[in-house]
Amino acid sequence: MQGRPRDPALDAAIHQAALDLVAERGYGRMTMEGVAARSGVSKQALYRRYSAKGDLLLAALDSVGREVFPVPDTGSLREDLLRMVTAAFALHRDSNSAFSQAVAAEAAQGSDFARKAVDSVINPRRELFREVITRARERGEVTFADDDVLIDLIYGPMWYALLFDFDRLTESYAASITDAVVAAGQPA
Amino acid sequence: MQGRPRDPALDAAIHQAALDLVAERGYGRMTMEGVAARSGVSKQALYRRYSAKGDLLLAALDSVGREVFPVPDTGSLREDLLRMVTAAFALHRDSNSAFSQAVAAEAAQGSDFARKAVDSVINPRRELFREVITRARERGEVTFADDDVLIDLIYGPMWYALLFDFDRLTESYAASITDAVVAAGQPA
Amino acid sequence: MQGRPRDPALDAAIHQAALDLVAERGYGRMTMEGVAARSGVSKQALYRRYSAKGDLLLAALDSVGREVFPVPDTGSLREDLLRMVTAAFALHRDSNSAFSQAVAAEAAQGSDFARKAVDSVINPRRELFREVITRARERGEVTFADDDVLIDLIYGPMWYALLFDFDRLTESYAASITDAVVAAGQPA
Amino acid sequence: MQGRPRDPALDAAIHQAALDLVAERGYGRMTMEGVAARSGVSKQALYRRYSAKGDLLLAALDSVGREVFPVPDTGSLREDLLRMVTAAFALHRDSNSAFSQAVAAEAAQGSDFARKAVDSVINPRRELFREVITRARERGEVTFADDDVLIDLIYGPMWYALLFDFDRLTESYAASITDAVVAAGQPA
DNA sequence: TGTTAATCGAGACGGTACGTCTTGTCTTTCG
DNA sequence: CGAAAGACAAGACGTACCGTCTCGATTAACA
Repeated sequence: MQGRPRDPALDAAIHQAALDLVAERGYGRMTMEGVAARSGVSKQALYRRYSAKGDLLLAALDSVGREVFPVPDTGSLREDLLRMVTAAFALHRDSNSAFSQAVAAEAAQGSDFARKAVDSVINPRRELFREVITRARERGEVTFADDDVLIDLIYGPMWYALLFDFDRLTESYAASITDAVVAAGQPA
Repeated sequence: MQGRPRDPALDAAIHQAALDLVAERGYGRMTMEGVAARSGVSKQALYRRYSAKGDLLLAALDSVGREVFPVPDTGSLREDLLRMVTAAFALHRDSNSAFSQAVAAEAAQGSDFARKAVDSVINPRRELFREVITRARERGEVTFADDDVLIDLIYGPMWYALLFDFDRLTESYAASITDAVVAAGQPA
Repeated sequence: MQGRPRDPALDAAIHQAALDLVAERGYGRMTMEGVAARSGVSKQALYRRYSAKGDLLLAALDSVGREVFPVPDTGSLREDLLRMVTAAFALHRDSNSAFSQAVAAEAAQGSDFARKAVDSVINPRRELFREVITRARERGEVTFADDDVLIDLIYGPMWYALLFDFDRLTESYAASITDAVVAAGQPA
Repeated sequence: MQGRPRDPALDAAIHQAALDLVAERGYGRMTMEGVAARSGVSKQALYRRYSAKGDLLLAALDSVGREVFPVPDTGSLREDLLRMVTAAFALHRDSNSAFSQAVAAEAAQGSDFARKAVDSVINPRRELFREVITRARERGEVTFADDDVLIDLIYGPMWYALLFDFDRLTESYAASITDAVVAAGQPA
């Protein structure tokens, strides 16, 4: 038998409260208690859904959907990458920095959050770059063996900057990284 | 100054307790209370020295000293880098992963810890790579404009992996990153 | 009345579960939640029958029936009382102490449970003593005006002991109380 | 070594809050949370002192002191008892009924509260009656063997009434009980 | 040689959040 | 409609840390 189904309106309220609190006060100050209070949901209803703060974070991030920037196809790897890297850096630097820091903070705690985050947040965005690289490889612009390493050359420095030097994610830095990746894609 | 001087033995005890707790239980479970209890030091004496958990972490890491791997000078950028990257990855993958995650966790909290960590932990290690790159540039092996970007291509992916995929830091991954950096250093 | 009739089997299951829980864990730990779980009945079905914990307790006690000890008629007040008091004390001291404490606990909460309990549990047992006293009064063994006061002299100390000193309800204590009541029945 | 001593002002605040809440809302609604909030004391400070609700109750009752009615010595057992029983019944019927019910409620829970309550609340009051009975015994007014049983004949019915029929504790009931005890004290 | 001032341990203190539990109500599906 | 299942708001439970604050007892350096 089934019982009363969970109220989907509560999910929305919970996610919104969580996102608001992260944005306003930072992930460290987003407490389960605070989310419950803000969303007007009982703690029980909250814990029934998310036993850990990280689960709530991922679900909340999922609920807003991935605002995927369109994958460009200009015929030039450098141009394609430049647009995407610039967009990615801008995205994390501006509106979503609090969320990125939240993901980093939770991932660094060492639980299995990292694995979940990879599946739902990290990897999907990597795929966009893989598309671009695959097309460039077909055009002969990329001979470097491993796509994933090239993508790491982009996202690695980005998360590194999110951890240690927030302000580094400028447009010119995006251009530098792009240049480096393009060069790395075609070893001598 | 007047009054009883601080007991230096307490510093050692505090640092040791902090490091032990991070290693055993993770940074998230290293509490000020726990450090005080473990080291047999009063909370007052602890807070007199470190007003924040992050300060304690940095001081404790400093106290063990930087076990700097020797900077190689083989005459080949690829060889020099390969050794250093492999050593760096191994270091963070093995013994010190808990400490690296601790630094990442605290840095992601968004306070000014990140700046302090950069000064005391992050930058000093970058300088080692800068030496190698500088020598390679003199030999004509590097024409890429910005040394820091090249170093970011190494440490970025490393911290990225420490956050999201711990096991990626293999020797073969070190080789791939080295290849990519060498190629990026000499754009066509 | 319309609709599906209540399943009488549920009442039995509920009562049994309630009694079991009181006996095993004490009345304070007999929760509505626990009774529902133990009896396999939904909380709704439980609350539909008993709006309060006390109602459930009384119903459960009623369901097991009153194991009324036979009222003796030996021709001697002292002998009649001695048997009844001894039996009553033994009953509450041994098997049913948990239930007596449950009744006391609920009565002390100050709701109108006390009144209900008097009707269904307390007074019926008093009537047995009234019979004996009435017969003794006809024989001239009792001249004290108020039967109820004499009965209070028996049940008062018994409940007093159930509250504060459980072990006092021995056979010799029953004899002492009996002596006192007999004496009180015939003021000089 | 000793550490910071407990603040005695907090004890007073806690006791007062506890007594207020019992009087206002009943013992069942006197929660540890409520006492902490009302007294402005942290839950920690509260639990440091009293691990159980019953301990708090006894301490609070102790703190107000035993408002001992003066033990009369009129030369007549009946007169002495009448005054004391009347006073005792009035006391529990009027101002302190909520506290008496609280003691009964906790005692009925079956923990070792009962034993503690006997020591601090129940027995001290019995001693007053023992004095009177002892003097009467010296005057030859009491020949019944056991003082404690006579005292049970008073306090038993009183607590019995507090549990089940609050309004019974009238002056005329006090007189009836007194008569019965006097008679029981001098068996034919 | 005291005095003075900062240290030390121990631990109390007001807060805040934790995660669990129970209460009594309500919604769903099934029979 | 009754019943099982279980979601729900409310709110108390007892615990854990936070960072601050007394205590009384040690130390030095200064007077």
